[in-house]
Amino acid sequence: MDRDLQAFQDHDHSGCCESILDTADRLAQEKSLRLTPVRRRVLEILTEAHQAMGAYDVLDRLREDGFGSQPPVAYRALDFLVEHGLVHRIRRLNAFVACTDAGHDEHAPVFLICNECETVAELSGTATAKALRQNAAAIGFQVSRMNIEATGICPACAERSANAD
Amino acid sequence: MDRDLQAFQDHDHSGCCESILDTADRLAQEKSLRLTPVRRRVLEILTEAHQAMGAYDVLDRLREDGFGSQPPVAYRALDFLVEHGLVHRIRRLNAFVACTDAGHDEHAPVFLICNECETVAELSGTATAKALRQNAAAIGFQVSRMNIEATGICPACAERSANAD
DNA sequence: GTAAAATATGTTATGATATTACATATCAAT
DNA sequence: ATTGATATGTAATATCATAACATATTTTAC
Repeated sequence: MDRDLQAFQDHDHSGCCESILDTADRLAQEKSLRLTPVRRRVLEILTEAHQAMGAYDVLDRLREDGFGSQPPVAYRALDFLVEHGLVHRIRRLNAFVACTDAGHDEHAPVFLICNECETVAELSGTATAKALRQNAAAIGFQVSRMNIEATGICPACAERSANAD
Repeated sequence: MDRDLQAFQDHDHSGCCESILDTADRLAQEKSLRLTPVRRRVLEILTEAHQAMGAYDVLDRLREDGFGSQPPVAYRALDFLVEHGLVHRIRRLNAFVACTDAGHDEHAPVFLICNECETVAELSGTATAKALRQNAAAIGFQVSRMNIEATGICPACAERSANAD
């Protein structure tokens, strides 16, 4: 199955979860990141949710699990995970998603956000990211971070509404 | 002068302001937009500021000018201007900038945000925006809006810190 | 192994950003 | 001039995020 399309289609999500957490554990080993219980649990929550979640939604889940219940608990774990590329922040939604393709340096994904179903797809290694680096370099701007997001209608929702006619 | 570089360099800003407001007035005529006093004033404020401003900063200015003093006054005017492509929202900064290239349909600029001086440059008609449309189209995603932002160091600040060594 | 330093977690409090709901005023079309 | 649509104003509140500080845990150096 086309990896990029996956987000908008039914798929083996439990496998998908396992692989994200396995990758995180492996990276934590390799780079000696301190993937502590709260941090790992936040990644788990986002991975299982399989969609973008606000920091306060994550916090609610942490509270249920007996972790701290104040905003900094969630924000700090999220910041750590974002910092290390395990989670992405979707500015458009003030929300966070588990990275589906962690472990690459200079990882600069594109996010496609469906206005209908609110699913967020992550595209890795796109021509878009390359082009952005080039456009910036052309005027001597040194890029450190990119946020590339588009909203619109995903193929699944487009089809659904076509069938409704 | 390279138009894209302009934001990071000294330039005739008063001319730059006039042209933005003139374009806005012309577009308002052509498309019969209701560029009311508050709305025009907000565009003026952003244009003169020549940098990204938060909604509450804009609101402070409006209050001084005798307009309403509550958040919706600013947000509504900003929403209108964004809707009609006269202002852009910089998600990364929770802020707004006057568009330097209004009046084009499907205008999808790239924003380069300097971490040092906080200047925001708007690049129009980039390969990046085209690439994003294509990346999306390739998986059947119909784009309605894009947010393409990068943070980093602008050429002026890079030079300044090079000289400091 | 233990002390010191660094890092992580937890709390309270507050700040910053944004929207809802509703009243009043202005504009546009007949 | 009346009516319907649009815009402006307000109060109240919702949502998102951080600062400041105390405590606990982990790492490092000895």
